[in-house]
Amino acid sequence: MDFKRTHYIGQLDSSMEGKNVVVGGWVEDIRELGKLTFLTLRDVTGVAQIVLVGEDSLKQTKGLTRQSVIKVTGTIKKSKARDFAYEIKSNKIDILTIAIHPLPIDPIGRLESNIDNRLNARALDLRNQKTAAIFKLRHHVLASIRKTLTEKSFLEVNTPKLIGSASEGGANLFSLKYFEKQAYLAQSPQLYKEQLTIGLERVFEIASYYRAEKSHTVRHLTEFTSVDIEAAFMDYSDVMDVLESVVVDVFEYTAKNCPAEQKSLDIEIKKPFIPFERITYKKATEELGRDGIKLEVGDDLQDAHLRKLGERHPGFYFLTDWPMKLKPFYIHEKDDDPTLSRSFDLQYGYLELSSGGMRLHDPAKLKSRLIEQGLNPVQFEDHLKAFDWGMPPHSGWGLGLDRLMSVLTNIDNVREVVLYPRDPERLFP
RNA sequence: AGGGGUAUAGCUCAACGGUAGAGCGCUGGCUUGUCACGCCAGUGGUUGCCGGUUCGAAUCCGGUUGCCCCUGCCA
Repeated sequence: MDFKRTHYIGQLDSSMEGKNVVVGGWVEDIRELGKLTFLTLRDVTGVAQIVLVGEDSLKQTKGLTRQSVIKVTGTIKKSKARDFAYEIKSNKIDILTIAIHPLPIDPIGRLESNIDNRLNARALDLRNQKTAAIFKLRHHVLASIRKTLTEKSFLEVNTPKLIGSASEGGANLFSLKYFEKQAYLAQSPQLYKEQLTIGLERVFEIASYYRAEKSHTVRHLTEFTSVDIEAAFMDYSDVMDVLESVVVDVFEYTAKNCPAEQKSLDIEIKKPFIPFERITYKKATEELGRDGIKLEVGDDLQDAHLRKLGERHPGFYFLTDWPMKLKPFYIHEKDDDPTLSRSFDLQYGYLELSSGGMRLHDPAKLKSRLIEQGLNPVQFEDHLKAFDWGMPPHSGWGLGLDRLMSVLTNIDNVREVVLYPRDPERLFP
């Protein structure tokens, strides 16, 4: 079976009139006009019109269904079509695979199926150009992040997702059988990336993490992708600068490199205004106080509070200097007020995109913080060991990639920007 | 875990107590410039499931399941 193509559709244009080509892809539409048939054929690069004239040619589309895979051999011609500058006149159509009818969703997107039906047929959903655009954009976002961090001397690393101890903190981990032992799925690379600053100074990792929380919201998944960095000799304000660069670069890079995707999604990506506003937790609670929301120092900001803040600060902004009691054991306190921490969240309106800060590097302090938070230092022995081997002062953050995608594409539900999302109900496909 | 909404043809939806419909798709016919082709004819249903009220239930009520949204949970 020969299925070699000479060209991607995107490589063809009207200046190639008279050229013989072989293209292949998926039948998007079939329009039969008696002795003339038009097909629209799509591959990953674009869509072309195929014209069949004459009885021998027309016979070849007998039984052909939409979304079937075909190989087309033909000649480039100028086209009278409104939507195509050229067309491929063919008398040889090879049907490589017939698609069933009916399909579970309309793959062209003329009728938008609900998210559940689309996720059940996700691979087919990618034939919808709007959906495809999201994941093409996602590729470019990842490329941009890697470029920015690499330029800033961060090394990409891979840490284990299968871990032996659930001792990282209080959140719910998925547990699984690991031969005769108990294992867990990592919910963050936090401890590993801190340890790596000893040898590599600046590291980043882009990976999936797992949280066993039965959250039913448009911004939570049980499996999500996080971009994490950790850097020796950086303070929390330094890594905020890094985060700001990463985010701004993503917007600039995709604004420039993804015009077609923006058109498909009907969005215009614009570089956000910099620098991002940095608002302290204290100032945020005062602002909320003026809106009639009374908060004690140490109260966490609930969704309703963040929504209120988001109204006042609709774009990107940092919330900094959180009370120590709201932060995990490894967060470093402030010099001038040990009840506050060198920490921050990156917000987009009400939505938390990232959380980070300076970490403790003094083993004695770290140990006492563990105890303070009711954790058992014995369970952190492997981690604590590294702090005796010359732990540099260091800071870092974790950025929710799926949430960033949701902001970039202006799509509320993270399920839309994740290929095969996992939530408490959905484990398939 | 709590609250709100929703479930009707393959898909998207209407009908809201009185014979279950439309558009798209699909099948057949006609059609040489379509591009959401057009015209004619056809195809398509246990109205999610179980029970109740009623002369009569897609419609009202109770339960159940799936889904959507909000809250909670969420170093």
